[in-house]
Amino acid sequence: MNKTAEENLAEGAALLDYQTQRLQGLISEMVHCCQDRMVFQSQKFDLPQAELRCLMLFGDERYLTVKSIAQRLEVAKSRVTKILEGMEARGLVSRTDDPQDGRIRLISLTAEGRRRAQQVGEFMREIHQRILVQFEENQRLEIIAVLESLRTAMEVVKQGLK
Amino acid sequence: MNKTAEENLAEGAALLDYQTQRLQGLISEMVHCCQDRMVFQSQKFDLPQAELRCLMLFGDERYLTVKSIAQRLEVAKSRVTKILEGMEARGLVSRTDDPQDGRIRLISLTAEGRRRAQQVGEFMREIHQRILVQFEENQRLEIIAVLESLRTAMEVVKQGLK
DNA sequence: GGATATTGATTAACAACATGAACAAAACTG
DNA sequence: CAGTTTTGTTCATGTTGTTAATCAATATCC
Repeated sequence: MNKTAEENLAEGAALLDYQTQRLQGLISEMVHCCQDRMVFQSQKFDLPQAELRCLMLFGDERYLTVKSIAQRLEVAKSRVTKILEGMEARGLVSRTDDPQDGRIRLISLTAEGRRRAQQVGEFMREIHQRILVQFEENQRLEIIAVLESLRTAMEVVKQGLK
Repeated sequence: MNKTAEENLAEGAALLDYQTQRLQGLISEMVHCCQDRMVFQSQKFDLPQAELRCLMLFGDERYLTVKSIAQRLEVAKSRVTKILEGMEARGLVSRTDDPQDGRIRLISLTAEGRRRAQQVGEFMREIHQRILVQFEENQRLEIIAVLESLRTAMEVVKQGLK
């Protein structure tokens, strides 16, 4: 195996190109898979995706405001008003006026809302677990570690765009 | 380190729960990152996301039909008609009647369409390469391999849903 | 204290994305 | 040739989201 420096370089570049294409395909497939899952979830729980996402924002927090929901969902406040309108119609949330500040509406989950949120959370945990249990413990560690660094690398590239 | 069998089991379950949560978070972040990228792309190339996706379907193929585009994009045919309407208005595609079969409309990229498709393809290649070059060769191999098995595992879970 | 911002939420108008039903024209099929 | 299937379009509708205008309540400043 005698190679010149140029040959090695050219080979490395071709390899990188191949790996790039591979990465692109894999990421695209995984994202697509996740989107399908979200559509499935939406149908399973008979809730629009936006309302599902909103529902899952209430972790421990008892109350959220329209503004804070908008920030977490990364959408306009007006969109949140519309989403909450739907959720209220379904009896998932209730809006009350803040006694301290008349501008603020305090949004909280109803008992039904909490029930649904728990169901959805359990489902999501379940399917992610089903992915993991297909692997041995050391593989699971590797997967998590790789995704961690990959995510970081993706964020770096994203920062470089703007 | 004396542990009973039950202790080991409980520990393993807790670990799996933790890893599941971690996986869920990482996947969600990566998907979110990709969605942001698609929004960015759409603005950069001044094209709606649907038209961008459609544009990239023409790889080597000279002609596509409405039906084949609908299948590849996984949307209704009526949606494709609308997308093509927009693309035609932008001068990216042209529709001609199939001389062999009067029902079929043959969709092909214009010169401008091919130019744009190449630009977009180059951009996508570029950003995926920027992710990879942050790693050493052996890490790149590991990343690809892990994603490969992860994607397969995700598809398995997806099949198990329906 | 009162004029003037600022903030929080809503409304309305609009655009992108997508589906399903109804339809017309062309092509198959017996 | 009559009936069915295929291909594409149109239309009504729904979800997701934005921006601009508005209103009410709170802050700020002189």
